[in-house]
Amino acid sequence: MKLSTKGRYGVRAMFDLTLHQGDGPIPLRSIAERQDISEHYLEQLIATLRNEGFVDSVRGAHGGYMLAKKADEITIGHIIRALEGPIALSDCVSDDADNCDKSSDCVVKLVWNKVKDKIDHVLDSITLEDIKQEAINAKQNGKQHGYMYHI
Amino acid sequence: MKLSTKGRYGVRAMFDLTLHQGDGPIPLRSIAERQDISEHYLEQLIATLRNEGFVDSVRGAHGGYMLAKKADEITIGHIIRALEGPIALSDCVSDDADNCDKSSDCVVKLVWNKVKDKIDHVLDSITLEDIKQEAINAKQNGKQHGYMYHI
DNA sequence: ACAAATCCCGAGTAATATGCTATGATTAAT
DNA sequence: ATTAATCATAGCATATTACTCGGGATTTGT
Repeated sequence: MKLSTKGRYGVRAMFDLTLHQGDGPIPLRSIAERQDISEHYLEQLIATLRNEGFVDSVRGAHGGYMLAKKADEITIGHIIRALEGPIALSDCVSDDADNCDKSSDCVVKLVWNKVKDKIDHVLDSITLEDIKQEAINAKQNGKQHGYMYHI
Repeated sequence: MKLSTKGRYGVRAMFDLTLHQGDGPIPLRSIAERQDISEHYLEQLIATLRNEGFVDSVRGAHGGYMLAKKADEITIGHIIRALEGPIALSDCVSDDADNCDKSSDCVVKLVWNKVKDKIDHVLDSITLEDIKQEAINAKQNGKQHGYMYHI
């Protein structure tokens, strides 16, 4: 059970934007360079995040992206679900209609649902602001060596 | 973030074995038929579970598989990790040596680690016995129609 | 002894998903 | 007009998934 690069790059890019909040639109290229991610690929990911309303974009020269909400209103659950789809460990738990013909009263569907809810809760308990604070703390403790932007 | 069939089939097969505890060795074929899983494929999965010490096998005619521990000692976390590998959302959290050259003090590695620990905790809080009890409850409430074996 | 049932093992393979790359259009600042 | 940027879509190499196939080893019943 691993996250694909979509979710991981997405969180990194969003965290990067968090650290540059208030600096106006941040060009994708600069994010891609700092995070060492293919620019074109990141473009596709951030397009999804834009469609989901987590980032705003400004076109044209001096354009770029910025958080569409406050950093404490965006969780890594939001980002991951947007990019990787719902946390449906089993198909029978996914949002769209049941595709398992036996699911009507399947007992263990309840189990997957419970797990899904709990994982969602874990992921939604961590906001971009939390991560930023953690970065600041690490910095104060002299624990970081310039790599704090990376995940 | 979805479980592959390995984890899902594995949990189903182990739950099937749980419901047949005490009936002696259960032939793989019967599990595969009840759960509608390819027999050869399931064979590979259960081999892993055997190597990890979660099931015992009896060879020869009238042979089969059975739980190697009590149902309340086996969690879905055990099963899923055995079949899918560690819950390492990001590579930099996996058990083997760091493969990220920047990871020494990477702040957000802490975040992935926290998430990993919490998901492990969720998965390890559900035992096969728990699922069995849930099935029994559902049955008493008249809520199941013979599909309780399926996940 | 023999046949049937069953687990054990390793290789091969089709389908799907991942992680990009490539190309071009559109928009805006200078 | 030129340049910097986002927007959109298609293509593609690689890896992973989810199996299939073919056999071999072991035990039980007759």
